[in-house]
Amino acid sequence: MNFDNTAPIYIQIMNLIKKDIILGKMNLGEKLLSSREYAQNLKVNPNTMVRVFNELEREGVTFTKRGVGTFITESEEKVEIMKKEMAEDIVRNFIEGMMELGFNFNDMIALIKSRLDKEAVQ
Amino acid sequence: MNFDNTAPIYIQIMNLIKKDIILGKMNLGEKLLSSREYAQNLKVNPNTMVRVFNELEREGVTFTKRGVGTFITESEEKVEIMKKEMAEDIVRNFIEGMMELGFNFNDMIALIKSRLDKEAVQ
Amino acid sequence: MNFDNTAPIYIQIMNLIKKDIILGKMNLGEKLLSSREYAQNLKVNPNTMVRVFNELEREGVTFTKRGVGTFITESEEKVEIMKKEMAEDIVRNFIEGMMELGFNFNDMIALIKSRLDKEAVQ
Amino acid sequence: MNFDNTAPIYIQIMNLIKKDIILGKMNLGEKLLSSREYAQNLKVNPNTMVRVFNELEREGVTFTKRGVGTFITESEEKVEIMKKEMAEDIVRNFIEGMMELGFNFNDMIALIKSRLDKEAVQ
DNA sequence: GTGGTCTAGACCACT
DNA sequence: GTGGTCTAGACCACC
Repeated sequence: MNFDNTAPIYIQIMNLIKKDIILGKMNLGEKLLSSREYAQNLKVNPNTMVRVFNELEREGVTFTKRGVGTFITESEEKVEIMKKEMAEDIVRNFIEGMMELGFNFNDMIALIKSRLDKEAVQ
Repeated sequence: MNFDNTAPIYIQIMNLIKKDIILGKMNLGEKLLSSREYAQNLKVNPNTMVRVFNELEREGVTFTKRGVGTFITESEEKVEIMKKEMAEDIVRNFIEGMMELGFNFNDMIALIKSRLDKEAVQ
Repeated sequence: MNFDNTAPIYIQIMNLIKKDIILGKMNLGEKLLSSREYAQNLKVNPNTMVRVFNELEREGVTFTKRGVGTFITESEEKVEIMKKEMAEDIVRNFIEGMMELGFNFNDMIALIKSRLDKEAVQ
Repeated sequence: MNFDNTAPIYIQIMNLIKKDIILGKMNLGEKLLSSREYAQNLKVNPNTMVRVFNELEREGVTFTKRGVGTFITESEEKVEIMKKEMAEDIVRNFIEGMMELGFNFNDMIALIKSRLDKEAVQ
């Protein structure tokens, strides 16, 4: 696991887990690894994982059975909403940023396309 | 002026100024307000504005005439590059984020379009 | 049965049983279900029920006949004391909390009344 | 400062601060002591205070000016809501608990009155 | 100076 | 074994 420097590690790990859920790599109601196991795997301090678990639960992404473990929400709706919100955030930031630079819809499409093409070649 | 909590204030102000230059609200070679004036207008700590000016100069966006003031670069090319770099940053972040959520090119376009339509209505 | 996260599950179950006794839903001297049966019914870890039984016995609410089972105390006085203690706890917490928020006796009565009225309507 | 054992220290400190605001001991918009100063005064680890500040901000009770300090909300409405919510919590718990023990409105009033009289004497 | 994050290690209650 | 809390001490970015 490599963490970039900009965002706090606990946020990056939260996003990792959320994306795994969204992409179906983890199933609804499934038990997560224990915080200690995650900490070992990701080479991170156990307290950092505790924080990740707390925040995920606060967001309704997971829930805790005390003394048993932490589980992914069983609500498919919640996952859908989560995906939608994460996408909307990204889209809003993108549009806002581009419009502030004076780009219009067609410019945006063109830039995305050219960037994707470039990546495809590599 | 209100600043959000996600990015450092000095970065947000830098972007403000850069966007004004890119959009032609400020002209090449034009003199900027003094950092103190900016600090007053934006209700920001003077040291924060000093940092803004330093960083802008380091990036080549502005230059200083000692005892006279700080001026916007006179290089049109520099402004073009700046615009391109800012756009590329935004585009890269967008694509990366959307792909991690499992969206493809067509999804991206659709989401941008629907968001722009929604804003147009309002 | 769902348990909230604020209090330990074993405490919540203890209170359940105590209230059943106080309200006469369970009779003095009556035999309780076995801890295993309780555990199944409440979907709770068997060890948790063992703890419930231990604590109840420690408090004198129940007693055990070895090889036979666990029984509710036969002392009516014990039940009365129990009820009184539980009520006093609740009353003390209430008064303490309300006074710390700056409410006086009349405020307390008014708030209780308004809350009861609201529930009665629903 | 003495902390009882039941609730986490950070919660107890949060409530301390909230009550000071509600009772007008601290004014709207006022700067709080720094987390380090609080930590010294309350003989608590600085990280514990950081957590207190985080949670208070999350609840909207305070806000942070980065690099400057933490301030009490300027919204009188927020304080009113906070007081109301804290009171409602206490009242709800009280009523629920008493009704589960089989007490009615008049019982509740009588018990509160007798308890207050007892305290007044002491 | 301010708050925010992270590591390290300990202790605890609950299951 | 599980998560939750707390202490201790360090480092960092920001103002």
